[in-house]
Amino acid sequence: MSAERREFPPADEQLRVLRRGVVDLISEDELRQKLERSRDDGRPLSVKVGFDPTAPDIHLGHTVLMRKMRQFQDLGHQVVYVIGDFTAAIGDPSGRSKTRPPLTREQILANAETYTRQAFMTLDRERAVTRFNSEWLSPLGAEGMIKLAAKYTVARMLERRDFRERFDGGVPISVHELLYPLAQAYDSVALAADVELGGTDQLFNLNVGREIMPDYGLAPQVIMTVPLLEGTDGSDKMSKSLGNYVGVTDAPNEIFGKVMSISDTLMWRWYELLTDEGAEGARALREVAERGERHPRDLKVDLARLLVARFHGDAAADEAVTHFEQVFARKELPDEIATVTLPAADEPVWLPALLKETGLAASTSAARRLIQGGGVKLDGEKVVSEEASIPARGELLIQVGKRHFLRVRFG
RNA sequence: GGAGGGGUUCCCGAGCGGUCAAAGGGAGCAGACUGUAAAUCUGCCGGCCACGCCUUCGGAGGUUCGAAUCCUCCCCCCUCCA
Repeated sequence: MSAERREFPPADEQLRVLRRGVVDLISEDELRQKLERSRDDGRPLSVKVGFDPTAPDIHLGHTVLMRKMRQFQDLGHQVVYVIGDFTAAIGDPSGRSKTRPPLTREQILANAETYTRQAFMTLDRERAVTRFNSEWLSPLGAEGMIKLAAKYTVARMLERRDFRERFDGGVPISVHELLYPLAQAYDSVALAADVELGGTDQLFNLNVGREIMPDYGLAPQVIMTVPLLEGTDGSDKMSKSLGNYVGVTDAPNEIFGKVMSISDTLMWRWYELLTDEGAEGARALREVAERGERHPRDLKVDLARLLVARFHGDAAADEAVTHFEQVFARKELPDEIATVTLPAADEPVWLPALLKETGLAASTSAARRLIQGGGVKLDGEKVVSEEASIPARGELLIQVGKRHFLRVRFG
């Protein structure tokens, strides 16, 4: 953070950009004032955002928020990226119906490392500071924690829906979980944050920070929330544990394929939240499709291509398009098929055992079922008998389902 | 501290001495249909070269020809009272 003066666009101009796609903004007036003051002083706003390093991979859902952070950066402001190493030991109860298992120190640090690296695929490294919240939360000690806890009441804590529902539903809530929002709130105090961003599920936590800051002699932070992105299944929010996510480090074909498999309804939503189209642009595209001017599939290809290009570049995106057309639209074989070499033998190999060995099926039982269901092809021929055996020599192309190809060479 | 309810396969949830590898739903996988869409429909959904055997119903013992189901102890959760 340098002391040099910076130039900022007029507050209203900044506001116009920042407000876009935001669900909660508390409050717009306060934000305008902060923007004006920062412009007068030539000092960037400190925009805080916290990440719980529990699941190490960043997915498209996170990028909705990161793109908003990026906008602040592009306007000249400073993002403070808080790695919740301390709070990870508590486990954020947000949106949870169960207590989270705590992580070990090593896991947390390893996750934080991966997280940060992936975050900077979207964020501007130059205008970001990474901090670990154990820096100020650990020294707080039991005494400080108790003082902090004294600033809030149980009744207020239970206003929060996650807690309320668990409480009413007879699902356990551990006392330490009540400390999570307070710890996160204290991050804002320690950093004297001007603004804190989060997903809509963070509204409660963000508000706690806002509320306790004046107790510590600070101006309350402005809070902004962005929508939660629905995962590939189209219903739940995107999350790694639900397996409905598209990771930013997923392979190009992987990203492309996952995007193509989402429903049309979801596609408009993704256009809105993940691209520069915004709500109006997404609506316009939908109308174009509804009028039959463009096939929804093509619009989905555009979206998939754009997202692959964002994380892997244009060349990779073009290849992904080609690959997709080839394998799925024309049902041809992909260019690249993994090959495994197994020792040749005189005895034929029992197919289910081979599928298990090559990882194409989890067990021989599962392999049998796949064969029974008609999902296994050898050199393009559907296998009819689960007792099928094949000579353990030469080369063989195995296909399981629509997507799994493997060349097996015996030699 | 007292009284009561409960822990079942990935998740929810039935079962309450044999007919239980355990209903139903969800998720997942495969097939059909398609735009690899989505929705829908069908099948599968513990393991094992397998019409039989093995391992599962919080944990450890026990009763019984036979237990997820009964008994004992332990662990964990919830509700009400204090």
